[in-house]
Formats: sequence, C-alpha cells, structure tokens
Amino acid sequence: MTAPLFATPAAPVARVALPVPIDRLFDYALPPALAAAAQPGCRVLVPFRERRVAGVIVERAASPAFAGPLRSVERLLDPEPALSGALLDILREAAEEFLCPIGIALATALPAGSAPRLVRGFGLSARGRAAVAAGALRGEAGRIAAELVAGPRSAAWLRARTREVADLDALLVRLERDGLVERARLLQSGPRPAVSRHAEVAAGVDLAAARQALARAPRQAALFDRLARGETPVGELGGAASRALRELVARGFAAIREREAPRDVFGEPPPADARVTLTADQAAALEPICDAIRLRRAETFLVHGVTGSGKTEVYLRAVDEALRAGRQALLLVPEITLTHQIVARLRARFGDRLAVLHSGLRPGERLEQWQRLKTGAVPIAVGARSALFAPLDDPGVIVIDEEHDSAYKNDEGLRYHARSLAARRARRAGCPLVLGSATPSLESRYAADAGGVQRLVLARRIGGRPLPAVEIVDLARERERQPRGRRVVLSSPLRAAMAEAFAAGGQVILFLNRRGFSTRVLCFECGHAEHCPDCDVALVYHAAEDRLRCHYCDHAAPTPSRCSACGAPDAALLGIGTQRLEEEVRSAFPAARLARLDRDTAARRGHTQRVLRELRDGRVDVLIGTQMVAKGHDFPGVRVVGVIAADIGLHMPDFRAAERTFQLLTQVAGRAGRDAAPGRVIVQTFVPSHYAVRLVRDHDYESFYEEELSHRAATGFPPFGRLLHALVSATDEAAARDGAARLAEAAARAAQGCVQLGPAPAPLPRLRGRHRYQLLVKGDAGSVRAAARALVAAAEALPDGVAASVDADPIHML
DNA sequence: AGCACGCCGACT
DNA sequence: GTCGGCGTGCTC
Repeated sequence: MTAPLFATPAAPVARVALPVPIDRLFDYALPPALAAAAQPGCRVLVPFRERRVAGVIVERAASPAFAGPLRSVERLLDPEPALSGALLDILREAAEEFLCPIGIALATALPAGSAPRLVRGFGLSARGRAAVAAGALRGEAGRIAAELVAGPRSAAWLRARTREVADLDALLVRLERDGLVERARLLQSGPRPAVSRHAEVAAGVDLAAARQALARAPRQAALFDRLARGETPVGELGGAASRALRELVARGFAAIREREAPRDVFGEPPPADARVTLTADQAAALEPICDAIRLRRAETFLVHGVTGSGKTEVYLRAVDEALRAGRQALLLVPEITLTHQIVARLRARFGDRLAVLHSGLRPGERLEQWQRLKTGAVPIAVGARSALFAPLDDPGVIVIDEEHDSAYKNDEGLRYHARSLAARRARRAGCPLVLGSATPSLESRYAADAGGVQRLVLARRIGGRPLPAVEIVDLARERERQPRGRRVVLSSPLRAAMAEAFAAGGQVILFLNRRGFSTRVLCFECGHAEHCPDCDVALVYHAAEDRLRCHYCDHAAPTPSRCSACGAPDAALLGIGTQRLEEEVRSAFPAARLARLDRDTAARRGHTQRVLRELRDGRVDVLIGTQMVAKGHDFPGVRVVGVIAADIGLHMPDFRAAERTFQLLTQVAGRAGRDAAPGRVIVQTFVPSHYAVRLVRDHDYESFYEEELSHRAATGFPPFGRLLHALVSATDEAAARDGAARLAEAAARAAQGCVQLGPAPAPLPRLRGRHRYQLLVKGDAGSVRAAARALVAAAEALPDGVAASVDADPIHML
C-alpha cells in the first residue's frame, strides 16, 4: 500500500504518543496548515490537560477513535519525521512486548533534550498591553514591558537583556500583582549547533585610556589586561569573571565574538590505519557477511572468536562492504569507554565519516551527531545501546560487539535488549546482524545450535600467539599456610608472578570483582559489617573523605571508632577493596607505580582515559581495577593478570552467575600477553573446581556452554522458555509483601502453565528506604506473555505508595 | 507523570 | 477565618 499523495483532507486526526505513563494514543485535530508536514514520526506540541507537552505522531486517521471533543495540535516540532517508519514500527512492537507505555518507549529512541522544552516565563496581560499602548509605563517597568511586547520571555532572558533593572525579580512580582504581567510557559528551542564565544578588547579602544577609566574597578581592570594580551574563550575566564566581562562589554571596552566551532567528540587525531591481510579464519567469516550485505539478506551471524583473534578487523571490513553497497553501518559497543577504541580504528580506516552516540555526550553534542546521521552527512554510527535507534535510512550492516555484555539491556523505561531490537531492525532493513564475542551469551550460542544464527569461528589468535596460561590458586589452602587470622589478598604464587613480571620490565593488572566484596567495614573480632540504615547493604569506606557511604542511596556516616555490634576498637575494623588491595601491593612492591580504576576514580572526568593511556605507555606498573579493566582494552606490556577473588560473582543470587563469572574471567585473562611474550593469569578462588573457574583455565568455552546449558535445561531458565521478573517496593514492608502476593495471584490465575518463583525478598531487600519483594515467572513464551499482562494490570491496581515494575526479559535482577 | 480538585489542621 | 497538607482522579 502506498501513501496517498494528498493525505491532508482525508486524515485530519493525528494520533499522538505522549511521554506519560498512560499506554494509549491521544487524538488531536490537525490544523490544515500543519496537515501536509505532520507525518507519523514527527514531534508535535499539544495541549494536554492544563499543560502543553511534546509528543510524537504515531498515526494519521480520517476520524478520531476518541468520542469527546478533540483539541488541536499546537505546533509541529520537526519539519520531517524524527523517527522513520521502520523505527516507529519497531518501537511500537517493543513497547507492547516490554509492557512499556508507547510514549515513553518513543522518548527513549530520540536524542535526549533535543526537543524544545517548555520553561516558565512572563508575558504581558491584556491590561499590560493596554498600558504599554497608552504609554503609561515608565522607568524600569516600562523597559520590562517593552521587552515583553514581542511575546513572553523567561526570567533568565529578561535578566540578560535588562541589566539596568536593579531588582528584576521584585519588579516582576510587583507587575504581576498589579495585573500588568502574567506568568506564562514558553517554548525554549533545543540545543543549537555549537558556537564558541571569545572575549576580546573591542575594536578601536585605546588601551591606556581604558586602563585609566578602569582604575577604580580592579576586577574589570584585571580582566581587561588579560584580554589585552589576547582574545580568550569565555569558558576559560570562569564564572567569577562573568560579571566583570558583562560590565566591560556594556561599557564598550570589550566585545564577544561568536565562532562556529564544530564540536570535537573524538578528542584525539586518528591513528594510522593498519590494514592487514586477513587470516584464513577472518576471510572465511567475512565472506557470508559480505554476501548478506550485498544481497540485502537479514541473516544473523555470531562471530565467535577468542580474544585477540581479530574480530574488529572483520567488523571494519563488513562496514566497508556496506559503504561500498551505498548503505550505512551501525556498530554497538557495550559502554562508553570502549567507543574510544573502536572509534579510533574506524577513523583510521574511514576518516571522520562517523557519528558517535552515547550518554557521555552533552545534549548539544548528541543532537549534532544525531543530525549528521539524519541528514546523511556521515554513514557510520557508533555507540552504546541507544545508538541502536540511530537515524539511518538504509543500514547495510549492524554489528554488536561483545554481544554477551549485560550493558546491552536497558533497565528503565523501555526495558529492551539491544540484541533483540537490533535483530528486528536488521530484518526491516534487509541487512545482516553481526554479533561478536569470545564468550557468547548462552542465548546466542544456543540460537546457533537451533539454526537461527550462523556461527563463524575464529579459533586462533592473530600471528599464532598462544592464549595466556591460566593458573588457579586455591585460597583456602593458601590461607592454611598463613599465620592465624591473616587474610590472603595476594597469594604467594601471585606475588611470585608479579615479581617475575616486574623483573622482566612487564606490567601487571590486578582485577578485583568489587561487587559484594568492596571496602566494607568489617569487624575482625565478630565479623559484623556496618550497614546502611535504609538499604540493608554494607556501607563502603571512602578513604578520601574518611567516611562510610551507602553504595545505593548515598547515605553517609562517620567512620566508626568501634564495632557497632561487639564494641571492638577501630583497630579491628577493616575493609577489603581496591584501596586495601592498593596498600597490600605497596607494601609488597614499594617501587611499583600504581594506578587504580574503579567506580570512585571513574567519576573524575577524563581519569579513565588518562590511566589507560599511562598503562599503555608504560608509565604505570600495576593497574588495580574492577570490571572496567576487563573489557576490550589492549595493553601490550601486560605480562600478568591477577584475579583477586574469582568466586565472588558466583555467589550472586542470579541464575546467570556462572555464565557471568566465566565471561568475566575469560575477558580478564584476555588482557594478558598480547604482544610476543606469552602472558600469565593467576586466578585466586575458594572454589577451584567449579566449572566456571576450571574451564577458564582450559580456555574451553564449548565445555562451559554444554555444562551450563544442561543446568538451564534442567531448571527451565533461558534460553529454555521465557522469564518474567516483577519487583514490588514500598516503604512499609507488609505493603510490599502484600503487593507482591497480589501480583503472584494474578499471574497464577492468568497463566497456569507457568512456574512461579517467589514472591520473596529481592536480593537487595531494602533500597533507599523501600522494602522490596520480587517474583519470577518462567514458562513458554505464550503463557509468560499472559502472565505479564496480568501482572501489569494488577500492578496498576496496587494501593498508593506501592510501586511495581515488570521486566519481560530480565538480565539484572538486583 | 503532573496537575487540579477536595477536604481537614495551625497560623496571620 | 485562611494557607496548606497530600488523597484521588483525569488527561484526546
């Protein structure tokens, strides 16, 4: 069916999705002036009860489905659709599948902050207008009124434009009381393309005369001197100088010049490209992918390649093929820090013909990148999971690197998994989906067995380098050898390996899976750990501020001087974490240069990149880190990787605990020995014979897969059947428990074929002052679906203060 | 989600 | 007597 050429008179109703938790479309009348351009996928401003909100047109209709009187679309916010028909369809399906209100689903796919926003402001009332017309307002009131004649303005705008008004806020209050001015909401346009503002001495100003005139204004004089030495970006002057600058500009001594400055989201120049001859494995993997690109076939490939086998080169060649076919390419990576590496490789090969989309960009930067894709200026999109919604009209290939990574799951709003939506996008576009991993998710690997996915194996490392030797250290036995009560942080084999690495001029990465093992303040006398009063999780010691903090709600407490349970003095209180590990390493290897990478240090902007660079350049001998050191980064000088406690993740109450541990350990091990020298990996654990640990030593993914799959088959967890997770929370524990019980009953009534687990206290039974109960439902897709609908209906009927969330495809269940 | 309506306590 | 607490109900 083709779209009618003149749809306007026949379809005067716009069916609009609004970003509110009401899963329904709202009908609005389209004024004839907007009718031609207001196509599905366009954002519009509509009146909604007492306010105006931005929504997305989902459909046009000849007549309303709503019986009442229609209100009208007020304004069209996009000259052409921001969401293509394909994306709109995918999002509608996903909203349905993941039980998410349609308007919220659509909002997650559009660049945040790009839509015009409504802000508070002031406008002239009818009486105010009359007063202006009569020339009745003088002085400050007159100046304000003059600014408002053209239309309502925000207080910030007025402040910038009416410097001479002494106390603007008080004046506005007075004018409002007198009925001359009224509060208004006005549309503030979204971010604009970047301009950099430079301050300079105004043209034709005599420096000596100006200095004399500024003699009694020291701050302005200082600023003027600085500008006299050369123009300066306004941003570099700092907020304190803004007032002085304003004065200088007002007095004609300084001027501000605006310059178009395309934002640099890349940070550094592209490295030289190393286009190499493909290995036989790579060539064999690439061929069917390129065929699919050329033939517009929507096949899914699983590139299963050991660490260092050259998966990225396969991606680059596939991108190249898509561009040659006149199509575009979309690459997803699990998280922001990994975009830098893949972006460097892409720029080396394709120049700056790419856009980067991730949550680390500022709204203006993100919009700019989005628009470069939307207008077709660049053909390659790279980014984290939300880049999946990049505005490409004809993607020729979609790549998901490290496809097993749980970061591909969105855990709020539309709870999609990038993998499943990417498969739909690929199907719509007629392009291949390439999933890459050294440790594929059970789901993807199983799909390869079941036939829906074509598995392409890269079994060997580039250049025939061996995989690192993995040695397992039994912590229980190590501890027996230690003096009584002494904990083992660095076992003797790990110390020996480190010493050996340093002697050979090599580097070491120490990996501490921080989750559940962080810097808890633990009593050595009685084993008691200090807990958060609101969250039932152990508090974390922060040395920098010498305080305890809750990892979840940010509750802060002073460091205790004695154990709150048994009263033992603070000498007995200890925590183990990256900080404690750091001390241990310092005392064992005083000469080693240390760097730490974890959630605390990552908060500092640029810190992560700097540390990684220092490690690469050999300016750091030991890197101590959490999860983030495990992923993707290449450090040629690293001889030894030590895993401080491998089994911590195994104790998580999650059916994927073994899979996660295997994946994480394999990824960490892959960091060792990437150059000619073979690397060593020392894994410390209390459970050396656990299959998830043992098979890492043997680099035996296939055995792990078989064993894990048999567990899943026995328990009915994914990939066998579907899973549904509901979380009910309330400040009152009984209310949360009752709520969960009501959801459980509803699910049981709706779907007898399902197995219910719980309701039970959630793994985090209390968080931010709320008690949490959870419920798992597993079964075949149809009955889980029925249970899901029943759960959502029951969730809506829960009493006030009881919140429920339902995840139709849970990955994180904490 | 917001935002207004509505019905009961401590203040000019 | 009024300002203001948040329960509940609706949004094309």
